[in-house]
Amino acid sequence: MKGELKIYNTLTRQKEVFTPLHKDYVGMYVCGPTVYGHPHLGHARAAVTFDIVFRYLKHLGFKVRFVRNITDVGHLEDEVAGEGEDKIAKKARLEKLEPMEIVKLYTESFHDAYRALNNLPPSIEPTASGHIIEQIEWVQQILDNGYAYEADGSVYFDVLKYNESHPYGKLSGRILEDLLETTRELSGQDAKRNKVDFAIWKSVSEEHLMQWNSPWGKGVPGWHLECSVMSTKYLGEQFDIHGGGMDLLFPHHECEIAQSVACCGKESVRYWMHNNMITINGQKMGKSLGNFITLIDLFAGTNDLLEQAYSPMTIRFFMLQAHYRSTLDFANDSLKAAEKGYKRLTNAFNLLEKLAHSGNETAADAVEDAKILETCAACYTHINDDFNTALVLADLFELSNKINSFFNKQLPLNAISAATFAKMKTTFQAFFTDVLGLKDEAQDGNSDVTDGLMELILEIRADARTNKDWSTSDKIRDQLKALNIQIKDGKEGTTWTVN
RNA sequence: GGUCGGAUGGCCGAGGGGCUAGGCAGAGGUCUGCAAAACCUCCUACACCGGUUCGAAUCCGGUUCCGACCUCCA
Repeated sequence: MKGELKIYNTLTRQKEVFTPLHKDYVGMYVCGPTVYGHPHLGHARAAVTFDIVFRYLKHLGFKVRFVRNITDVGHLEDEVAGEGEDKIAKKARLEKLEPMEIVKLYTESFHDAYRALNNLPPSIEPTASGHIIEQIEWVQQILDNGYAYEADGSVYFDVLKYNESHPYGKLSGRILEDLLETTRELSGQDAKRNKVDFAIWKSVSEEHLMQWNSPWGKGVPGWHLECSVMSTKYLGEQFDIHGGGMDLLFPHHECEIAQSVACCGKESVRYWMHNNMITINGQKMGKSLGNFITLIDLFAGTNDLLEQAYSPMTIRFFMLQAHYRSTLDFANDSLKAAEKGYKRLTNAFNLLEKLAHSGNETAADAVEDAKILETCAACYTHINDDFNTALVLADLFELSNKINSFFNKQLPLNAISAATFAKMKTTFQAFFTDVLGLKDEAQDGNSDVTDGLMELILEIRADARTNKDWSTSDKIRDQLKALNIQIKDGKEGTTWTVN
């Protein structure tokens, strides 16, 4: 029933049937953020994309270890000779804070945003600074294996040497000769033998706030190294899925492959997955372009580009409406449309809970019954097709129509069999809640007291309506509306929702 | 310049040789004390020019435009 999952593998440029290395277990690593600023919409996209992967694999019954790192060191701002400055250290100097203070502040900001978006926390969240020793060991091993050289206290990966026996560029589709011709010439070139070489250990000057002792002198690990080191440490020399943003494809992931091969003698990743970018006015939203909107601003509506605040679930829904490998353009109108769509779906989700099937074993309407079963199956077909959440949402909307019709008695519940009803209920709920990670955020602040009060108020209003006391009933409705509570009179009594 | 990707109805977005998602907006209708919600119906599009094919938005070639990566980036 659940079928087989196909994943688009960047390495082979095609969808492949997913089979884990070890039966029933899945190892998955995703490149996390560098914590030197608040998370923005782009970070949310990556987080939601791989949260879906994590959730669905779990839904399929796999035992998943999901590792997502926090980069808190070693991320050189630029490679101008001798002046490479660590991002964290730079920000610390600017704000006159300790590096660890910066790391703490933004790590928590990321956690807050991830939680608000209803992303499940990863199984392990390792930091680069916590794995300096392991990284030094890797540098040494790569040196010992002859794929790196030391120069001026730094250690560089020898790409040309590596390429003699292994194709460098296979993941991003690059040819080394082209790279040698086109790679930008950096001013005051450093000790690298070739411009395509990259640092796996970088010496830094005395003044640097963050540095560690190593066999090659004081310095910091090269950025690409941490992911290779931490992924294999927690998932083994070979593991199933490695994810990240498309912008990390080259050079970051390419370097990771080279490092793994150079150190361990084999590639560690089986399925490479990359999510596409969020764009704004057709251009990539990014830190360096400065055209990003932080999630804090989005949730609060505090940014000139925003016409209103957008809730975490609205943003999640917005992203799920597009396929993760397509670019997704930010626009107020799109967010507003997503907000309405999300509310409609959530409403159906809540109504489904209230439906009670009479128990008839045969469907009164065989066509309707078959249609619903078909849609339930389609949810799996679609998520299995490289996580096509857009189509899954379309399926859920289809089911929503039925749920609403049942609830409003526009379609009798006995039209479908008890078994079909049960299937519809479990499928809808499983996809809405467990797989897509959606929830009714309007319920977040509600308590039993609120529910009790609303019950009482609606009872009073029902009495007024029975007595045709329209002024009282309308007064209740209007006043509640002012409190953002929407009253909906139906055949089976009145329901309410918080807007 | 090199490599790769994209152009879909009023808007957002799936899909990807014949069955022509979905959401939002709009029009009409049903229901309703009124309203809201809901349901039903309608609005049927794939940048341009050639080609392949019984048939192309979908495949191939070309053109135009846009973007990504090649430097840190989710």
